[in-house]
Amino acid sequence: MSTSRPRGRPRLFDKDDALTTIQRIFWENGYSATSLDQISAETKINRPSLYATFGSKKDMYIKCLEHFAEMMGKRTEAAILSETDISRGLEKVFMQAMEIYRPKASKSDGGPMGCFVTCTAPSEAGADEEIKEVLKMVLDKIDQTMRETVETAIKDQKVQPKQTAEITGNLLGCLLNGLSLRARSGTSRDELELTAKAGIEQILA
Amino acid sequence: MSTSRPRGRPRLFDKDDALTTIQRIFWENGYSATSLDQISAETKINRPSLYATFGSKKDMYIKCLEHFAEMMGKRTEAAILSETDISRGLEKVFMQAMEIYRPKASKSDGGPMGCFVTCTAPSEAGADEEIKEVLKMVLDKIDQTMRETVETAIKDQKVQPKQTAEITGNLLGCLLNGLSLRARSGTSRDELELTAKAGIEQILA
DNA sequence: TCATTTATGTACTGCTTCGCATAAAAATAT
DNA sequence: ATATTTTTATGCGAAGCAGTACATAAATGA
Repeated sequence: MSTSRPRGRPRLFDKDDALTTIQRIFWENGYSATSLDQISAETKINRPSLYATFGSKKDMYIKCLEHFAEMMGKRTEAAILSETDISRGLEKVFMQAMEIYRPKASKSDGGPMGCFVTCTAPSEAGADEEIKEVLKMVLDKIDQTMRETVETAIKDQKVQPKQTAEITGNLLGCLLNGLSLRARSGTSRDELELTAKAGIEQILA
Repeated sequence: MSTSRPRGRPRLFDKDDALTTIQRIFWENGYSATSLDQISAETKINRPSLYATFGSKKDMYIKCLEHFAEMMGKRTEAAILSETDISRGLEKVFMQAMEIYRPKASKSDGGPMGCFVTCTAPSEAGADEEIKEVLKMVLDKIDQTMRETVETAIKDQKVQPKQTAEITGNLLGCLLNGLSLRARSGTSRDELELTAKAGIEQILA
């Protein structure tokens, strides 16, 4: 046998599929307003199985936050590497973020809008130190990625921003976060994209 | 008699004081994670009295959102009017926002951090249309105030931004929102102020 | 003084919450 | 076949939740 299956009864569900569904529910409703009964019903997984697989409700939520951040990070990296011009690269990063924050088909399917992390974690971060730390890690990661992108562009003499690379990165991060909140509130995709493009241009100048 | 008191038994509590306390509790814990028992205990007002005065839990929360937005709006207007130079005016707006989002005494008293609206409302806005609309109104109001400030400065020939006044206003709004999330996550006051000042300068240039 | 009006306090209802205990089911190892 | 391991299913239980009914208290009007 090439693949040795584990010892006991096999799971009836796919772990990653389940986590994606759980993430979507938290994304729509927020952490506190989501019940395990709801998750159990939508995933069709009994609560004891959920616990055995993902741990407590908070464990689940934090796993979803990290899962989302990792996905966004990979996409961002890929988008930046795919373009040689920094402005184009950043535009691609922001455009694909807007597609996630406010998908064009969002009118019909009514899926979640805005950034999963920045729209749901802050609410809990005021009273929960652990979630607050995850939130800080994610925000810092965004800023750092932006900063590194700017640094590379400076070295390659593609841009000469007035501010330091660190501050320029922070400003790009703030722009992305601001747009994510606006997406959640229902601002149109067109307006988000317009603001994103103008912001990138303005911050890099 | 100059002041004719109302007919029945007078209230034992001050309505505005109570609303401020309720706001603080929602601010710290978010909407869904706050219970009416908690509000009742901290305000020392019985639940029936809370209902009679403020309505349901959601009514209370929306009243708090509007109360907070009104307070911030007045402060912002006052700060802008107090300075003739737009950069100084905006700096004052951002500095006093940072004092609210991340008070310097926050290490000891552990009060709420970040913007009450942008840190708690988005979590609920995904599933609650009414809260989503209030959130949109507040975000639009911020952008509009910024835009008007920029427009006045353009007319007075104080600045000549590359972008339109509307987009410049949106960018300033995004910057403020981004900073509010960072404040919630625990970013230091110094770093917030540094980013704010650099951002204003960069966006107005 | 006595009716009227408003606020308060107690206690309740009906429902939901998270987490777990226990037993049955489905796989592998020997 | 039998023991072992893991997942699944049922359902419990103690606590918490939002909202309200009802009696009491404290004020005014007449």
